[in-house]
Amino acid sequence: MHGASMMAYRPSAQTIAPDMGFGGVRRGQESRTLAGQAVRCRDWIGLLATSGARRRRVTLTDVAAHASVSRATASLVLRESPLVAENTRQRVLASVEALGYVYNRGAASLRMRRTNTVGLVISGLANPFFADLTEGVEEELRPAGYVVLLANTFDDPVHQDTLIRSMMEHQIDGLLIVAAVDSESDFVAPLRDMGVPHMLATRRIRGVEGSYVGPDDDAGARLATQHLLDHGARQIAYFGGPEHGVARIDRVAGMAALLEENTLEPELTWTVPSRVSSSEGYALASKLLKRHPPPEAVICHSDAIAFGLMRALRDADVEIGSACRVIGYDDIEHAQAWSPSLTSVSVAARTMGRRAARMLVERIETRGAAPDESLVLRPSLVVRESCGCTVSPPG
Amino acid sequence: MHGASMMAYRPSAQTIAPDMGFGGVRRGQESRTLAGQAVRCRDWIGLLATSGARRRRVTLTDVAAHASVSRATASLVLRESPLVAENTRQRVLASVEALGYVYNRGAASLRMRRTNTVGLVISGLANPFFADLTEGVEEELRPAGYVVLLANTFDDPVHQDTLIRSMMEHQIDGLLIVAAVDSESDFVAPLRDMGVPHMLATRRIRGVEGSYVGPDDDAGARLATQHLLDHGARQIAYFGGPEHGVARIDRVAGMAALLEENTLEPELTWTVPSRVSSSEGYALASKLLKRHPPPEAVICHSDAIAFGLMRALRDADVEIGSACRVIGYDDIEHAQAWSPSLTSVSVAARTMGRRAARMLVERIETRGAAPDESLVLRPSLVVRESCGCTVSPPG
DNA sequence: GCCTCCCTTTAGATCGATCTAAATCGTCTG
DNA sequence: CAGACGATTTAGATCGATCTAAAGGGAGGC
Repeated sequence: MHGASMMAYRPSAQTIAPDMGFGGVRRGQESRTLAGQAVRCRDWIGLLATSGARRRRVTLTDVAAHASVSRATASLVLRESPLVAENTRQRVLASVEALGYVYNRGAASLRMRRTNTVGLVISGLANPFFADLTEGVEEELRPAGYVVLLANTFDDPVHQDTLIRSMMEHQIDGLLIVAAVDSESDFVAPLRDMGVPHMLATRRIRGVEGSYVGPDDDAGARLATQHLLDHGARQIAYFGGPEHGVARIDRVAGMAALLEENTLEPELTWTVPSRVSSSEGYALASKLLKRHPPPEAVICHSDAIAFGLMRALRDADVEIGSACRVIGYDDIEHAQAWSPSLTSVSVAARTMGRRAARMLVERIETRGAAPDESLVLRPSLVVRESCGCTVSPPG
Repeated sequence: MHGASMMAYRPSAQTIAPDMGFGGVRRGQESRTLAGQAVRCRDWIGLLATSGARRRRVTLTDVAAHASVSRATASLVLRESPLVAENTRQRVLASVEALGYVYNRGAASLRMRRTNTVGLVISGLANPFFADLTEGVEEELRPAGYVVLLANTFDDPVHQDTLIRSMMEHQIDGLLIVAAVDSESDFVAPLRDMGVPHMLATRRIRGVEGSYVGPDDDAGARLATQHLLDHGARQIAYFGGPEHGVARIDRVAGMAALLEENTLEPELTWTVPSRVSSSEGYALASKLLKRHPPPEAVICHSDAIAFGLMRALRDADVEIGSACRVIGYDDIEHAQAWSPSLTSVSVAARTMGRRAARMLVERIETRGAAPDESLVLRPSLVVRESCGCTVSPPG
């Protein structure tokens, strides 16, 4: 196969050698008591009842013994089985409490072949849009009984492959991926091959099939474009965004299509690829402003970029909302506090996270019997001042 | 003990009953082949080699058999033990590749009594400061061989107790906590009792001992205050922040102390508690502006609040940077793109996350032998325009 | 040829839970 | 009173790895 699978089947980088090393001094389970006599760890429990250090963990066997029942019965009690007699149940619960027992999901997972763990591989948490999405995911998974294993790819496809592999080793029940922009088309192959339920969110990757939740970028761009047309703008540009990203491509296409329907052409000069930070937005915008007059209206790839652009416009004494109308994308929290407040296409990151999580859970619980599905969320336009509208201030 | 421990020792809410229910139809491991004959799952492997659905997982035993060695030897190969002969090693690796083996950390964890998993319990990811911190944590833990289990408390102490418990059941090796503002003073008790390495980051909680990494809030406030004094401001106010939060209290104290040393008094009118969003900052500020003239200078509890305040000042036609000087806190990314760009106290969230993670790893790997330590990071002041300075524009 | 010693390999116990299949016990039926 | 039955309980196998303690095998020494 391709590069990634070369080392694909060895335990991933975070290796697994025990920290004592091979052939090193054997630690053993012995220690010396005050009396100077070697005792086995098992004997500690009574001796060091309340001492801080690592005492033997209380297991279900201990609980069972304490309650004078079998381990099987104790297990049934914990899982609230209706099979056990009320009397017995109480006794076991009392022992659980008395011994300070903590359920060991790791052991249970091994037997049950499910970990109640879902992986989230995300391209960058620092982006508020993805942070919101992550909150949504967690919010939805938690009550369903899952815990989130988090990994940040920093938009690096190679790192992403490693992380996906690591997740698989951790036996996640399912994996939610906000893919790195330049992901290979078959980067989910290991998951598919192993039958691990997974789905993509936000970013569609060319060539990757399977379930997906994301925004309708075409519609979002049309929404913004139409609003600008309604304002009488003719020259409309798209500004910023990773060059080969599907999002940018779809949006530019949507914008261009709508303009064409109105016998207009997009301002291609301003369709500039870039990363997504506000500082890069600023740098790029000021460079462009030196060479060209600004277009009548600009749709920005993200709110962050819009912030950078607006700052550049202000520095160049271009009146925002009249001389140049600006619309952002994502509707992050600070959009409303800006001055002028930023009109933005909202795709409800949190909701998207929740939907994606819910779909994934469904796939997990039907054990892959569910057919692939794509959920496309229609964005909405949050109208504020930067497009030239007059609206009541934030709050 | 107290409330939380009442149900403390039962498996946490995300219960553990298998989804087939007790007494339900038994699923069994049987299925029918095309020939209509019942076969045991174990026989599938050859039959369904490439079919998508759940086929039996390849285990180390399979690898060992395929390479004609014992399971023990195969295990040694995976862990890169120098004990195995090169020849054997190659053979095993070939089998690993051939069978598509994936290491099962769950099983290994059970035996090794360590999961290579660290929990991160955080008060709210949507706050960019915490998102940055989280990135830092992940960035540091990953190369050290740990994976992050994430949980968001939304600043709810009760939820926080549940999440900590859940983390313990998942056998995390250590836990990093950005505590909810109103956490009980003994909320880490379960961790301490079980000997789970843990530490607090950012937020110090009254009454909680143990390791901690966080900013020097007193110093941060003094930094900002001194800068404003240097600008000639006399009336200086502190604006926003959760009322009982240690951070706000420390900063107000720092500010007040420095003012006192200069025989000045803080503008207590403006020491207003609030949440941390920009919209609440705006709402609060506009209310205040209707009743009082703004003070000469304001230190805001966060950049978000500063954004809200600045918007309110602008709406009231108060010149920012001269009539009212504004300083934010956290130095989030967008601070520089704002207009005027926001002077802010920087506490380097990402660095803090990294430091915290590193300290935690150290505690884990010394198995709790390390003494408690507190690391206090000195913030710095990033000077921009909102305080009245003239600086070169962003980028 | 026999015994050591080192290098390599391995059988079997173990981690802490769940699950199967069967045992136990009191009650009820014919 | 034997046998069936329903309600509980349990012994023992099992999940997939690691770890211990010991075995196997070849070289070298006497």
